[in-house]
Amino acid sequence: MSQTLDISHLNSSQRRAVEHYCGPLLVVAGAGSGKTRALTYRIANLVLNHRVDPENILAVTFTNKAAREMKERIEKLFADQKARSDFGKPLDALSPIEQTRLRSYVYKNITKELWIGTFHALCARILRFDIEKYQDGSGRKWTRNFSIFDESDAQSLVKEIVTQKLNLDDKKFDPKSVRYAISNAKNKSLSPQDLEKDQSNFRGRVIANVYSMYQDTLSANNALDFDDLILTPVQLLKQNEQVRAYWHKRFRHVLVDEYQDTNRTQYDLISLLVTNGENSNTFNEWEYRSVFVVGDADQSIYSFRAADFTILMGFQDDFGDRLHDDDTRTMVKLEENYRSTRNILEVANQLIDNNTERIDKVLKPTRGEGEPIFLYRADDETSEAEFVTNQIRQLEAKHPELHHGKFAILYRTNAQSRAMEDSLVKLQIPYKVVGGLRFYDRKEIKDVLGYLRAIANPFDTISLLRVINTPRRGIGKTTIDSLVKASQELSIPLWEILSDETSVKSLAGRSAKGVLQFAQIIQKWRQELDACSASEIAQGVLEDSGYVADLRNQGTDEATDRLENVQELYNAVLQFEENNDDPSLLGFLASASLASDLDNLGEEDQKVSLMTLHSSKGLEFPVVFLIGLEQGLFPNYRSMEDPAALEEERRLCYVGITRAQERLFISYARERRLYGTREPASPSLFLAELPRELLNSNVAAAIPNKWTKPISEIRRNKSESRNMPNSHANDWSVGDRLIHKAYGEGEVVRIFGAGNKICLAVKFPGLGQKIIDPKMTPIRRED
DNA sequence: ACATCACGGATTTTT
DNA sequence: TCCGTGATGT
Repeated sequence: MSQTLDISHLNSSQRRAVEHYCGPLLVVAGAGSGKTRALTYRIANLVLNHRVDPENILAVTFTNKAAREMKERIEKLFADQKARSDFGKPLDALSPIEQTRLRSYVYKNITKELWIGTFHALCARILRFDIEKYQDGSGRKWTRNFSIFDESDAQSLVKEIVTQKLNLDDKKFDPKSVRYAISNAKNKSLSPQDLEKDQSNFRGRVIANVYSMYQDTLSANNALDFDDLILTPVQLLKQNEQVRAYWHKRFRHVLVDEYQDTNRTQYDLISLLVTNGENSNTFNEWEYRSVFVVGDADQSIYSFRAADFTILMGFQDDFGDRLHDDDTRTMVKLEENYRSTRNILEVANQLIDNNTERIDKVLKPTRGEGEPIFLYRADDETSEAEFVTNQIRQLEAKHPELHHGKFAILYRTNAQSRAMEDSLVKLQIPYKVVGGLRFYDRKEIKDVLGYLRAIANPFDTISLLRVINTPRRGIGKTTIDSLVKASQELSIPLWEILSDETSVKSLAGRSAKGVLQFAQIIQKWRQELDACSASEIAQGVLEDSGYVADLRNQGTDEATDRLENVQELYNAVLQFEENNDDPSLLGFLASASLASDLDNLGEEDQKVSLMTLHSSKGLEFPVVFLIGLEQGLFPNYRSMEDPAALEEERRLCYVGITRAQERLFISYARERRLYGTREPASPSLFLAELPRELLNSNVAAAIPNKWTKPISEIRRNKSESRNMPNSHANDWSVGDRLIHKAYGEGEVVRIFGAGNKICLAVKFPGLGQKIIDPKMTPIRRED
């Protein structure tokens, strides 16, 4: 294959990123700046020009979609490269047969060896190698056929512990918030013991206790939750030198996409792999080794899922040369934007400049000025929806190339889709709501996966119970209770009771026949695990269990729907087998548990897309409608008090604006129906932060000059303190102690920004870390 | 085992 | 307003 990769069409920053070979590099990649291109070209460059063995490369993403795209683009890049060197012409110029041949050659020799995937999928893969070498601090263990419990499994486990085992009031210890606390702990790499140490009050200790029992149950089920998929490898790498050395040696080049979205545990994982556990900021062994992270602090919108963009901000400190932006060799900024018109970028730049916590960066236009942004003030959500749908009608009439698939309607909360949908239906405009109910969350899909999981993992009691009476086998609640009780009293897995004829007969009474029959089916297919492929097992179980027959018998529309979904799942199994070398049931289950949606097609159907701003990240549309810019809705009322949260809302708005390629419409309503009652609404403070000269509007007074009191006060305070070099306002250092009105006493652990624009990361005991703008928050220094 | 009703709660959600 | 949950009745 040719030695050189053509990168002449890349800009100089992109080239710097692509040509980076060893050592650390932070790529600050603005929206639409070609970061996926930088990532894929760099991987190609490593292999082609630096002769890096593909199996030494690890590339981590956050979504399956991103991983899939990266794989495809790399494969295409390599195939094109080979086409040029073998035939002297680009891939596209070859016959379809030649193209396929080249692609499969590239797949077999290069792409297959690359580890590209989500944190979760890659960790699951590592765990299937090494989890049996792991034991947690309390001696809990797992085996390689572990189940992966999804969020609802996790929540019902917590609920059972809180209400059944601990007999607590689930009003006081709401399973949802307890589960959230556990998840948070895991995302900070805290074990139950670690969590308990931090707790001073009763509630905290109870939660730590639930966490501990929750881990017991997971282990008893030989199951992990999503967070464990990351945390377990981290702990394993920490405790086992050989395992650590193996993976460290293996992954010489580590790449991370969307680095601003990593949480502490994911960071620990990357750090352990890269440095082999040596202190990251003194790590110096960069020969034949690199860490390459790409991200944008301005697009960090997942802090509620424990993503921590201060990790990105700290990259220079952790791995880099810590030099100033102008001199550093370990950071490069991609600022040229190829997506949006100049007006759109200007609006985005000005908005985000109101944030204090960020890495300085502007999106530089490469395209023309474009149309002005249109701001629409509507009377209520209905008229807002009418405006949007009318616009769509008008635009499609005027511009034949704008089919429905080129429009997106973005909103802060899912509830906002209703009014839009009503209006779209009325005008008969085809649309799709992106996000809704996920394929793998459907009951029938969970049932089928329940069967498969129960077969793969004998300890998975949750799955056994899910399907033991689905379809009905006359096994009632009392029977199940006594079986479960017996297993608990004997401290043996439920499966051992089910598979023991004598026990079943004595416990189950009239239901014994059904239980035995069920156990037989599971047993039968478990024996075939090694002999049969995933699809053979799936088909066999669906028949033997009577699940499909039951759906057929029902004959209702709903049952037909479900049947179709089951068929689709079966297709997914077949497809999995085609695409994977190891078509085992275990492999399929792992991929299914980690997949969010099947409909990855959908590009071709020409429908208006409706989605939340969160779901829109990473996408782009020629025409974007950003709706509901009202105080309390966007920014959301829950974020208005806390400056760090408010900044995240602003980033969310920034994400929305930067989705637009050609046209951007922003709207708000003066009155909105919320939970049944009509409420007056005022325009979002973000609107006042946009450059007026770039906005057109239906009403001259669409943007008010003055803000309602609390906001005008915040803004005044902010500008005042900017001009006032007051006493110690900016004079903070790490280790300083302070008192916050609401959070109490805390300690400064990190400082962001410089000059007048600084923010403090403050650790409050029991509350964790908060980001505080000293100019906007009432705090008192404690000397 | 299933239907029915009252009640409370309602950002965002990559895996 | 609307949805999921849990208690109640048949």
